[in-house]
Amino acid sequence: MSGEYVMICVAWPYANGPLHLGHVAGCYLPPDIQARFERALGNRVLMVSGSDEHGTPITVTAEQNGIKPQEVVDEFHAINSQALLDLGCSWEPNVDSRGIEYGGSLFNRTSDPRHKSMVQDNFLKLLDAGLFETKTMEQYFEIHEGGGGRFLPDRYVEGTCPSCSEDGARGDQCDACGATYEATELKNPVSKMNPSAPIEIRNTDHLFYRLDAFQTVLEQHAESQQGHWKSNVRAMTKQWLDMGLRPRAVTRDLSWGIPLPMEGNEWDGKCVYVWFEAVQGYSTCARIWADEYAGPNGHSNGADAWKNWWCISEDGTKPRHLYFLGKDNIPFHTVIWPALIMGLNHAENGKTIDDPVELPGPGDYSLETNVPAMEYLMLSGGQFSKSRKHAVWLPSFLERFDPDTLRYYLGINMPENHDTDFNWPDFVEKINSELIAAYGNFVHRVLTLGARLPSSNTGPFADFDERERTKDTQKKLETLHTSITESLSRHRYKEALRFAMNAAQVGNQLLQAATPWKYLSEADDGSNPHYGAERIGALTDLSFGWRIARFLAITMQPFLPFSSAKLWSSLGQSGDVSHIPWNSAVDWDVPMTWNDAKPEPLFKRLDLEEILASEQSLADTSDVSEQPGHPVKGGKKKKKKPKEDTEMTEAPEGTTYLNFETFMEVDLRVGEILSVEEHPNADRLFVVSIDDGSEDGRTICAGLKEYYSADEMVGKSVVFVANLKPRALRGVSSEGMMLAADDGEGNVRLVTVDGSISTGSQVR
RNA sequence: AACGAGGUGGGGUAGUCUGGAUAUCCCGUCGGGCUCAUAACCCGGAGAUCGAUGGUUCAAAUCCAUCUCUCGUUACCA
Repeated sequence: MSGEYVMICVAWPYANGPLHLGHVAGCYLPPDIQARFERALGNRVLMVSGSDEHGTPITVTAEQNGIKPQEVVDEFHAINSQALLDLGCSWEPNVDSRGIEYGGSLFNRTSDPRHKSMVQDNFLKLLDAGLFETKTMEQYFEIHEGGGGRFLPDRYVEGTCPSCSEDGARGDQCDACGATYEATELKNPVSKMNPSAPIEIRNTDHLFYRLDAFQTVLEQHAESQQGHWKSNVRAMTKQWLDMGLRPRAVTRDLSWGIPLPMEGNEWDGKCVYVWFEAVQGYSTCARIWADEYAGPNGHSNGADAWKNWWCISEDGTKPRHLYFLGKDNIPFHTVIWPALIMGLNHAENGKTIDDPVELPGPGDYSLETNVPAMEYLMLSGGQFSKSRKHAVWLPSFLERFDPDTLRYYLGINMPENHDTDFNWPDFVEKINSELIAAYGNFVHRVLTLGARLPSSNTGPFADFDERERTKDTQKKLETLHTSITESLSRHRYKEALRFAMNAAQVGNQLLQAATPWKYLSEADDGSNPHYGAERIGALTDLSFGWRIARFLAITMQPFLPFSSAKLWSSLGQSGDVSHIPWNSAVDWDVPMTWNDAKPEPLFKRLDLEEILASEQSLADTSDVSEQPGHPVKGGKKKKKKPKEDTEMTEAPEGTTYLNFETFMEVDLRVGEILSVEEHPNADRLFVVSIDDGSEDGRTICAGLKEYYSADEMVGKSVVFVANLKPRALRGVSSEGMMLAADDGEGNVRLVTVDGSISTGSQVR
């Protein structure tokens, strides 16, 4: 298997914000572990990814901040690529340190002009092969002064619902009554971003990729992958294929993206749809890498070097393609991207839409070998969320912590089969009682014990290098080595790391049984006639500890590159541990070396209290504790008291006084709760009937289910807002709002009236 | 509510697709040992009717049905 071409494709992070730990666990750490492992095996690895820099959300961020989209993506591309390097992800050097023939890596970006022109070329190839069809759609158009304007995506349009006549309905769905409709049915539509601009429906032509033409061949492909795809990948792909594939739009009315390479006014202002463009980054990035690095560095195939990693060879050998991504991205990589790859093969083989599509053959671009997609990493039981500021950001994490601690924690807790949880108590415990107590401590024992032995030129251990005595331990390590290798080959990272940790345990057991320390502190007092032999035995075991430590340095390297390098040098080994062949870990004939420098612990213990006190800014766990009814396994460790929101603390300074008249516009009245019903169509709502002094009474929908039972509420005299504009909530009209106190920590109590007073009385 | 994913000792987790004998491993806990090592290490124990019920089978954590709870997305939270 040595020398195999392995293409590692990493999902392209969206350059609209910094990466957080969820991203790292889901798609950035696993491919790096894999790449490091494959290199150690001697394979030729090309790893590609980069910033996904186009699309409307980036335009919106730019507009909000009054800057250009390019400035937004420049900023986050810089931040994210640096953060990944700081995490030890091997995006540099770009040329494999074993030599250019072994590949390299490139973290590129979709705003690269070379990417743009390659995407446009591919676009034209598919177009010429008849793999696109044109459809005319009706879409809203925002007219600007001076004649220009722009098309608006549905979610940037709002207006009056055609079904219930409520205002504030969204482009294709009404929040009030739940109706869905064509955006063009919306009444009084306005642009959300620019409400004053006139808006009209215009026809717009778009191109659609004929995904349907690939249905059969994709089913074949999926069938052939059943054996090694993970269950989440199988399920997700099956769902798509079972629904039946339909043509999918590849163009958009979009200002920030790759323009269509087509003549004619009707195509002005249109861009390639992001999904179509960004996935092609996997191949364009390989070609750009070859242009920029393989050619100039003398690769035997020059600028065509990328074909080694992308094309099936004449004898039918396929390069191994591994795609690393989160679960939300699965269909793009098992359905859409393969369909595009096969479409390009089809077009380049001179075929058209009229010819049947076939699976790739010699000379064609290869399809994915495996898609080890991850589930999600949660944060203290809740999902990472940029908008709710519920996240631990990678850059700020790395400012405070050793990257290897994160790599260990996420490695041992990787969301391989289901969602897992990040929380500080668990993080601290795993680092202190596993990484440090087992691995760090074992290594430190060996090194400090060694440092106390008399050292010759060859170090303290070489004289006690007697292989026969440690045969059993060697066997155990060899078994572990096989297990680690197998697990990594099957993308079972948690398991692999666990096996590696077992090696440290074996080491600790060996030391415990050998008790070499006895022969350091106690001199031979003559009472034990076997003292000499026992001493040699114990020190022989101890010296084998050096070999175990070396085994650990090599096998931990894919997971924990920084500490492995440190350990490597502490052992007196020369060179870079990441260049050491994988199997050298169980080569018991390597001459023992030594480093005379005082041994230093590999990791520093973490203190939970200290972290919790200072990490509020990194993870505001209070967000979650405020959401009763959302407990999650493993997510309910004790949390710090919720901190005041920054915005809240600043509020007093920014207080503006309210005019009395303005206050009096709010008509507050007393009402008595007559009955409380379950809302027929909403989980969290009560439908409350109130005697407001009028004959008919009124109905109010209230989200109090979490705080009150229906019985508790009936009969209470409450204060409500009487002149709030009525609004339908999930189909039931709500005529006002009851006042309730909310302490922000999950307690909500209704405002009631002291003593009795007639319903309908005004409150002021 | 719709769709998707799950429920395995105190916490986490493997095994489930492809049924098989005492249900894996890590942490915690209890008892003992060690004292070189970062409150670290080693040995041993306790602790699970594998969410519930029913079914298929010689045999069910595993397959089927129903139920239940949870998580996610969307809805909603006046």
